Amino acid sequence: MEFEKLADILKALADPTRLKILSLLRTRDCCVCELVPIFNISQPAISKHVSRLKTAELVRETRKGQWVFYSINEKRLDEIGYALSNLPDLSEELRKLEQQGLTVRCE
Amino acid sequence: MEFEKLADILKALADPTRLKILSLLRTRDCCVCELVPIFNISQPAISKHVSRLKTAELVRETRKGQWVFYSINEKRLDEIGYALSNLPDLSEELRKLEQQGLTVRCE
DNA sequence: TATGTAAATAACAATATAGTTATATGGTTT
DNA sequence: AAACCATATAACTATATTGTTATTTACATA
Repeated sequence: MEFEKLADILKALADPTRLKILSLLRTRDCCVCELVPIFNISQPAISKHVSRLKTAELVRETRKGQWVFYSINEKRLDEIGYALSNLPDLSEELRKLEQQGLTVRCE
Repeated sequence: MEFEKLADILKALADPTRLKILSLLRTRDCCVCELVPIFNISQPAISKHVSRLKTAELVRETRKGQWVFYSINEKRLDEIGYALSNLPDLSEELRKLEQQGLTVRCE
């Protein structure tokens, strides 16, 4: 996965409230009004958090009547774990650096 | 791992420059002066990025003469992958919510 | 000791993030 | 249609992030 894209998804993950939301969704799907009393923040704040998670495709939404239920996208979470342990290989970039004489040798 | 702590480490990861630095360090240890020509940013900017990674224990530093070499802490990276797929269980929290009658049923 | 190079820190500016309250939108129900 | 409830969006504020240039610190060497 590209650095920019991976960084964007990691930014969506890098917040304790959003991590906790994901954790709750692992137990079961929730709607915004269920999440609000769990956190000490307003409804719009929760709404923006889930929206951020949705943009990163970490959750999906399903409207049921007046409620919007959010569910976790476990696949996406696995993808991130995989991407972290398989970052793009940049050995070629370092080889170029060596050709330009910009590397440091100090043994 | 606690949400707060995990979020802090994810914040350290959630930047394309820092991800690329980690990726480079996977090939071999580098010092700041080697990283600078690879990125279009100043030496202090690179210095702050590696410092951020160090605080998150994603890299370690070793001084060799006038250079400071940074190496990746692969173990830490694995820890994050593990933590993401094993977020704290909050089913108890949801059970409390149900007792308070704050859950939504809509089938 | 004086000079040079590498890296870190300080002070600052621009932008992004995460919260607030007020309001709009979507769907339900009387 | 009117009232109601859940959610999203708008406008705004405070703080965090990420970069800059200038300076300091650490080490090596002429």
